[in-house]
Amino acid sequence: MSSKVRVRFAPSPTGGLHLGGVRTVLYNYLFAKHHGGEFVLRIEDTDQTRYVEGAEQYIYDCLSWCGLEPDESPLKGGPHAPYRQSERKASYYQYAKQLVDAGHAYYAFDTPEELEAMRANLKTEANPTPQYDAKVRMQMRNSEALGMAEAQKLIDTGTPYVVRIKMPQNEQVVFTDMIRGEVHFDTNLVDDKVLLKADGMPTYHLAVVVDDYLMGITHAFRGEEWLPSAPVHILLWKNLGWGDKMPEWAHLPLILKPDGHGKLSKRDGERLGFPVFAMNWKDPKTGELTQGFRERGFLPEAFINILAMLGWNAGTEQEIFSMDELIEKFSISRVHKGGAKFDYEKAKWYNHQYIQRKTDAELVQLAKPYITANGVDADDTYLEKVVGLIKERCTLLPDFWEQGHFFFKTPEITELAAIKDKWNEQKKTFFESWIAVLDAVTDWTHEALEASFNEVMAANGLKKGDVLLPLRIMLVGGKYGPGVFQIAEMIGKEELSNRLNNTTALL
RNA sequence: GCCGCGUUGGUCAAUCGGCUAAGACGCCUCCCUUUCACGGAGGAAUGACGGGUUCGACUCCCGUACGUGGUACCA
Repeated sequence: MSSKVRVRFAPSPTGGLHLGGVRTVLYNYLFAKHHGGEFVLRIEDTDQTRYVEGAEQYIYDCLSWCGLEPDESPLKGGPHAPYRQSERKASYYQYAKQLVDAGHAYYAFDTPEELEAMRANLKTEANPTPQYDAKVRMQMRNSEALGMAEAQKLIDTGTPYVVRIKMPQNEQVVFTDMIRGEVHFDTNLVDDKVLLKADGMPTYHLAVVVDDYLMGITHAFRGEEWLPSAPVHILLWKNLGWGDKMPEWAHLPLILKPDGHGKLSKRDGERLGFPVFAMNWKDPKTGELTQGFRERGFLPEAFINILAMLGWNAGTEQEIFSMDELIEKFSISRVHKGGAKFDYEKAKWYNHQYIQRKTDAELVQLAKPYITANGVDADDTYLEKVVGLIKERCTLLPDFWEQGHFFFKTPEITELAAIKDKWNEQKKTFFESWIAVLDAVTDWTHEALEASFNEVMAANGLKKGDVLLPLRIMLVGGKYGPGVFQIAEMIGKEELSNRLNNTTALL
């Protein structure tokens, strides 16, 4: 590892950014920063049929929210621009040609219908998905079967063609994965993947190799789903003559559904009630909106911490890591091999932890949007007190409203039943008496209010157990929230007596 | 089907041949609090299976099972 570390995240801008994608970015980023290297963002938009309006900007926004800023990107530019593969289109053909000339690839003219026919004809129970490989190569319409002269004629007459890799026979492709160690593939079982499409765009297979080479990528991290195509990429690196420049590979474990089986998908989140995307994503075609972690009320630091621990750990008992600590402690050798099921409960625990670690002033800024969204315009001093009183009850940002609304608006009494059965004249008299002496409370503090309350309570022959819950229901509406006298202090005398009067009237 | 990869409590996981197998989330009990939460103290719960190797295997090897990924002119 003599040269400077350079890694890349290369998403395809086709929709919402999945938490697994963010984790891939994160591990890339942590590895690069740990080694003082660079992190580049490259947009893999080689499939023009899958172009989605706004998806690229969305990726920038997600990375920015997460604090994972690329050193080079289509937006930021850099020494290897352009960083969008669609804009690099012209550069791929020459490498495909180079491979054909060297006998490592060939032209193929098979139409989609012909490919379909081949697969249908060869399909058997023992072989449900026939591949385009050495076994059928000579029966298809390509420069191997037809000869180069014939192929050239077809090309000259404008016949659409693709370039396919010519998988060698009876070879073993072996490489060392940073996470999994040595991985072996038998070339007889790998198919002749398309490298260059009929529209002149490269497929992922060609593009990733060419661009990683051109951009000087030293370490390539990607999801485990790419492992089966690794032999194609490795052969490409060798056959293009770049074998000594090939990056080290690391195939990251998958993030799986919490229940059942398989990769975690957007649908699982909808089904189980948690976000899967980093931020809200609205599909411009269907108009469908999918909620993200950010809009659900997660803090980016928490989100990052959650993802970091999903497949990696420091080997210590530490659970909470800042980005700087992650950068310092991250090492690929401590990344797990096996997939991890996503646990939303633990994710919420992390967010709660991060909320508790914020100062009240910081929390005011974070909570404010959720307060104002409910038509409340409170000043920061008041908000800061509220936030301090309720924060330990808040797991997600919207909880600041759920847990604190009664500090701003007269609550609806939803749990009147909890006091109605035991309500009596004695209690009624007590509350009326307390309201009457409120004016005498000159020192408007929760201590003074409590003292006054206790005094009147004793005078009426009542105990705390008799009247504390009723008081809470009157002030809050339900059986939750911080100390009742704290609330009474905050809302002030007028509002306090109003709430007491209003509720007793209902009993 | 074939190929790759994986497999420690319900979940995330430590362990890199000596284990009475950490810790966290969640769950349960109790304490604190006459609310909810926080906090505190406890508790239940784990090495897929079968063979080896070894004085000794959760750790190494081989099978089997199971899971998962791939098998597109998508990434």
